[in-house]
Amino acid sequence: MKPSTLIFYAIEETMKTYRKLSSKEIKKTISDITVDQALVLQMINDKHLTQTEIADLIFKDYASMTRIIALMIKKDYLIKRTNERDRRVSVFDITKKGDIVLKQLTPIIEKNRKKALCGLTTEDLHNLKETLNKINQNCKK
Amino acid sequence: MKPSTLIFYAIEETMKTYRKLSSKEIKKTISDITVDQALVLQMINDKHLTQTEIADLIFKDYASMTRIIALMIKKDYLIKRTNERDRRVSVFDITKKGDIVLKQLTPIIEKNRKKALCGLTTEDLHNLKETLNKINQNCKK
DNA sequence: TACTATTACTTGATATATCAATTATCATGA
DNA sequence: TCATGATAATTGATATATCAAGTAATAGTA
Repeated sequence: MKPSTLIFYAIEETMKTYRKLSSKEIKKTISDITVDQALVLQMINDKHLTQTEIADLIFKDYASMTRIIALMIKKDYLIKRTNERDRRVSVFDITKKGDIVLKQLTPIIEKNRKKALCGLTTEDLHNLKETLNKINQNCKK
Repeated sequence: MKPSTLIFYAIEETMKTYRKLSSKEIKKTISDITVDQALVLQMINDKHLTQTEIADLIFKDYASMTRIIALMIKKDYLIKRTNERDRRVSVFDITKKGDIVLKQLTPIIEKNRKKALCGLTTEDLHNLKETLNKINQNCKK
């Protein structure tokens, strides 16, 4: 198969393998949270972002964001409030449960990232990011 | 935000942006096929792979593969047959419609990949693949 | 041959992705 | 202030992701 083909396979495979690692490690400690929900929880942490802002930060569709948030509220990780200055906008508070989980989550995610990037130099990572960004820009044109 | 964090964001963003490009370009010519279905169609092309083999090649879960294939049969892209030497195994034939679509598809996908990788050197791509593979291996340990 | 383990796939349940259409609210200019 | 256009979020429909449990067929072994 062509090298140009294999690049996209490699990106896809790496992403999926990393997500599996994440999910597996998170589940060892926290049973009822998904990788995406964990990501959202980290994003919201103290920052009072709106749904749209969170979605943009983690590259989620707004529709997906609505549903992820809905499940997180149902599971008592978040509380939704309306921003009174602009009633279209929702902002979120993290519940006690959310706070506890967040504290457990942070070192797990840190550990996963370390494991995933083990043996790579700063230069490797820099180049990786640069190349990915170029591809990303190309695709957006 | 930490560089190690940003790496995974970059991978995720790049993958999603590329999928959007793919999907948009494919839809211009073929209205009722998804990116994943197109990928499966290309894989099956002449090779008579089993579901499990296809799934492994494109990093899909077997359950997802069952459903993707089911939709492709419903849309008349594929015909499913049982391998008579081992009746657990399914193999697939591409229909006339599938063949036509496949011929249209190939140059589109080629063009997308070229666009996405425009301006990158062979070395860039080689390094990208190497680094991704290292991450992938790390995650699997 | 009968039993057991393995393999290939399927199904159910839940989560997320994506597009299109819709609702509620806000901003702006006539 | 009213009409119009934007923005933030939601909802519906369909596709895919993931895990667990289940089915059918096969392979391997006592």
